[in-house]
Amino acid sequence: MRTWCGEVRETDIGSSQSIAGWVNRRRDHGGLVFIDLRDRSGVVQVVINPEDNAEVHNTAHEIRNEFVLQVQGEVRKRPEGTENPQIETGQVEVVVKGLKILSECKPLPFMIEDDTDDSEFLRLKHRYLDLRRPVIQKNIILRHRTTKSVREYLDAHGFLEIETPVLTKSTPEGARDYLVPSRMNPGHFYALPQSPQLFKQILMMSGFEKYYQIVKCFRDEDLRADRQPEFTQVDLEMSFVEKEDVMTLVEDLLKKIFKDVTDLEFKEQFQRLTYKETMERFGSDKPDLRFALELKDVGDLAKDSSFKVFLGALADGGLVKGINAKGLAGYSRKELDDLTEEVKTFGAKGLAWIKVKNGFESPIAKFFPEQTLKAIAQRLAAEEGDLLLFVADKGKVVNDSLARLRNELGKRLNLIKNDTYKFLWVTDFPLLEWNEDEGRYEAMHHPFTSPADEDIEKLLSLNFSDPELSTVHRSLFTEVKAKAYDIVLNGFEIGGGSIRIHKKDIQDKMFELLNISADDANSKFGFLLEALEYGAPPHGGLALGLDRLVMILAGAQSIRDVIAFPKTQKAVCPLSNAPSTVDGKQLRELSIKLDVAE
RNA sequence: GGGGUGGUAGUUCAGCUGGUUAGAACGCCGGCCUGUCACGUCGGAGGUCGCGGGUUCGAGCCCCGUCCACCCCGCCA
Repeated sequence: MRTWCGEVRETDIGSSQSIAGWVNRRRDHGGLVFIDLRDRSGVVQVVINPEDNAEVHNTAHEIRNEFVLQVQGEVRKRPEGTENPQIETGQVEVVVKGLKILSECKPLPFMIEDDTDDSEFLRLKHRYLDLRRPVIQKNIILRHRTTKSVREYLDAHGFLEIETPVLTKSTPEGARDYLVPSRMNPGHFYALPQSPQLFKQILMMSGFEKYYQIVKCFRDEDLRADRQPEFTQVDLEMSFVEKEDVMTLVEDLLKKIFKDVTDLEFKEQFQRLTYKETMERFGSDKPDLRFALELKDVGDLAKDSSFKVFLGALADGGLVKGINAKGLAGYSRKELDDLTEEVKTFGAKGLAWIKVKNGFESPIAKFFPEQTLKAIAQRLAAEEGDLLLFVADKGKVVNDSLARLRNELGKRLNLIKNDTYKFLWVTDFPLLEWNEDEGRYEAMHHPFTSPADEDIEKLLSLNFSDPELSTVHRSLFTEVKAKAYDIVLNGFEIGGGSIRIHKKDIQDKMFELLNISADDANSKFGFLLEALEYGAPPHGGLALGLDRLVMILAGAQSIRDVIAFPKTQKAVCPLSNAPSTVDGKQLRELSIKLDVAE
């Protein structure tokens, strides 16, 4: 039996052990040779003494980094003064009796060590080497422990793990689909699922009552540090529940995961905010609550100024909001310009500032009556030495840019403590959202999300095709609340769900409001609509973004660090070189002709 | 589609105002070394300066184009 390298201890002293692993490092003294042998569990020092075994000692000189060795040896206490407290096996060493080189290794493209600044592309190209780094292995193992915890919990609560198709049907709403051509049906395509949404609802209508799946989802959209084209969801759905049931269960599940994986216990209920409140206070529906720095609406006060930028924004129905950058009144022109650049990416035209420094120091102070400045300062709880920052524009621009600024200030002011976790439920999302480009409403969550009970009548009274669709009428659309909820952790949306529509008439109305014709709806979601007519139970669920959750648990900066084989920003896998061209024969079988610019 | 940063030895980087032979560290190869653990020490090899074009007596450096990587916007829940 092989012993784990990292588990050799003083209790093994005197025993003979067989170990195997990779050469983490070789220290060849000419006489004595030391080898740190590494396997998944850790490293142990192996000693080769020429006086013990000349033949083995000769072999030892040939050994290089990342050779794979089989070692037979005796565990010995290290001589006094040579112990290494840095490693877990540092009190002992293995004296070699027999040594076999199982595999050799060419010179490496990069060093196998935790601390790396090698380019990610190179690391992904040789991912099998990169994955040998203990830090990355730790992340992958942590991911395993997370999914194990999920399975234990959901199994204990009566959930059934059921697989859903990967070759499925393209859906018009939501993200761009990955398509797979069908050889048997020329000109027809499968789509890879953006989520198992429709199938899990069908499973509820099939009477399984509690379903879950740890499942790959696919979205052909541009990548980010926290977005990959294929990613994993912990997907779950329950029948005969209201949103409170789902939220309680998921909250409980997350608490168990944290306890199992990080040993942290969360006793209190997770904080909850409505969408409206979180947008007002933080400008975002996924605020990082590890720090305060709340936004304040100062539109009512700005009215009393003669500052055209503020007045103009208000006249156009926009907002003026501010944030208090605590203690940053000393900021230079350059630093203020940097902050301005931050907000400009979201469309803000500028960033107004007031330094609270022997009164008010600001290029815009002259437009404000003294008492208005005081009122603004008071609203932002300003103290001597603070820097007040303002954006005035359309509501969306103001909130997006100040939310970004808030995160930036949180970092600059060192308000974000590592190993702190702040969960937040965001509830009462609007059901619908106006899409400027397409000139129609879209489901904010997805088209199967149930409206809030109290808004159902309002919903049924709405009529998208009303030619008189006035601004007032439009605002009615966005007043309808959904039974949707997101779970946010440290500024990341790690999950979201809803209670679904289980009544045909409401689902029909929903499609009507989304300007999807009955014919269209039938050809795209007909099977779901039909199932709704054969005894559909009320149901709802949620999906957790496993990659993001594990990223946070691992303290990683990118989900690529918690995915064994991730893709680059251009959705390429440098290891396998996917995607690639294919033979003409394959294309002919699929009845596909290419139209690619040279 | 757009903005930003970067691309020089196997790797991470330096390379001044455009100047003649492009450097460092680590790694690699060889010698020496019996208590090291980022071993030490002596020596050595190693370059399509991402790619294409241009300006110039002369380009790693300037200009144009292009490719790739990362971060962000749009997009995506």
